[in-house]
Amino acid sequence: MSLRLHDTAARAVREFVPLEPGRAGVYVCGLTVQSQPHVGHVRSAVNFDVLRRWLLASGYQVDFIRNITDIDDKILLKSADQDRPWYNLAYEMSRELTRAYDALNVLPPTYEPAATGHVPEMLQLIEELVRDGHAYAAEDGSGDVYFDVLSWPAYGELSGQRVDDMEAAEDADPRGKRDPRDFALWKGRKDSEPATASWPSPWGPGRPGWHIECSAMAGKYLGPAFDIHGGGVDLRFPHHENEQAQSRAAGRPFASYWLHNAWITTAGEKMSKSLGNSLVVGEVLQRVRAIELRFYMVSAHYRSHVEFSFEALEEAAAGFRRVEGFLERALPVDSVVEEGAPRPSRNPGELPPAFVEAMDDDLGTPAAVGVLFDVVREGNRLLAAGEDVSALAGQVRAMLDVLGLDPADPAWGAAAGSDERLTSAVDVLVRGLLEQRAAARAAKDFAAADAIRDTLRTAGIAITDTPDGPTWELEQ
RNA sequence: GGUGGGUUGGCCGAGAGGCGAGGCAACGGACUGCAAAUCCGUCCACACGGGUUCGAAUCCCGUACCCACCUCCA
Repeated sequence: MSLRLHDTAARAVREFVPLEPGRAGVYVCGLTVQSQPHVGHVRSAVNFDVLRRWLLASGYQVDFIRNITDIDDKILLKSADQDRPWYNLAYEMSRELTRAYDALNVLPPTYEPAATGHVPEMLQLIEELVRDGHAYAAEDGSGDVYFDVLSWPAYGELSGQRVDDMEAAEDADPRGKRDPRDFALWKGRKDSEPATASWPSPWGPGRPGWHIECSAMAGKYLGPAFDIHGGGVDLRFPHHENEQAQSRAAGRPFASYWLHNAWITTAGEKMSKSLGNSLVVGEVLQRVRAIELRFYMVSAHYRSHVEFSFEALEEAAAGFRRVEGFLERALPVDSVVEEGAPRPSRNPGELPPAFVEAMDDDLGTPAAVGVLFDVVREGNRLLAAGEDVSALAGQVRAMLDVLGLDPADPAWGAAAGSDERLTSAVDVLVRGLLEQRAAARAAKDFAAADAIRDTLRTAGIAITDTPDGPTWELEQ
């Protein structure tokens, strides 16, 4: 069976049939870089990173575009509050976001276009829409340009709503809208806004509306028709509905499949700066390792709501350490690190069929993780029986690689802050102590032996006795 | 008002008519000087009330509660 994905537009799981065999074009809505990324933001990135890795493992060549929204109302408001240029805030937050992605081993996209770099493409699209009667310049002289929702009968099809049932927006002042449901393609510059936040256009200086950027950038980098468009559930409406409407109204078929990830909530509420309950990635990573946070996210299905708690996170981390422990025992460190040595297999052909089936079924990572644990248990059993487990270890690594969770991936090294020289220095010291302990044990002086072990534990170093002698590792 | 999703064991979290996911925690056993790790075993849950069926966590009807979206949002 091949890959099946849940398509929001169809409200059903559909077989994935790419427009072009062997290639997959994916566009994912990134973030508005207005504040520090929280775990909910990163969940979305991790979910779509798993999609990408699975497409790659399935043999597709993947064009993966994830945008950055670096100009919008909030960025302007916040930067004004902080009394600094909007682009300074946007750029700083953009770099923080990249750090968070890197920490969680989210592969860099093929390209990460920023809205401000694509104003000409947006203007062109807007002009086409105006020309074809799907958009109009506001008659109040504001310089705004709106999409005419009523001119597009299919409006509402993505989110399954009928225009007549929609509540009209109450917040934004209607300005020059013909219908309250019309949305802005272009926002004329207001006197209160910095001159740097405006670009020339046929309707006067202004800046892009929120939705137009994705249509323009997806079109530029993936073409008028592409395979998969992803983002958080909240984007389904209005953002994605509007993207689709404005693209199709301009004659572009746009996305074939729409994927939406669910929320991570905390204390029953979605994370939001305004609620003061957002869990900033950097803070969470002071409590657990990044690989553990990623495992926690991957353990839940991307369409399931996750109620975040540190308790659940730490339980997941404990489970993940079982997997790591197996690999450490199955693959002696030397064989992994040794230069030029072939890495233990990460060949997709080695993936257990049950794992493949789980992933093909709308990225069923929970079931896939179940398979992972099955193989680990079997591997541990064989290990206890003194049998060869290299094949199982290879399977485990191949599965972890697909999930972006291979502990041996160098991507984790930098984030973990490990330092080889430091490790080797500690190793010398610990070995000295372990020799003393071995001598004490040989003399049956267990009090002395345990004292050494306790001292090491106090220093955060755990000792494990094995048939081949004791080993140590930093406690996590 | 409209649209969509949810309620599973002590906890997390899958599944979508029969073959009891999995993890964490707990308990018993093996191994160990003692631990740790690991292995073996125990722990048979699906909001509530009806119904369909030989058989329902899964389908249908109803009820309760929770959440998201309806033009700021991952």
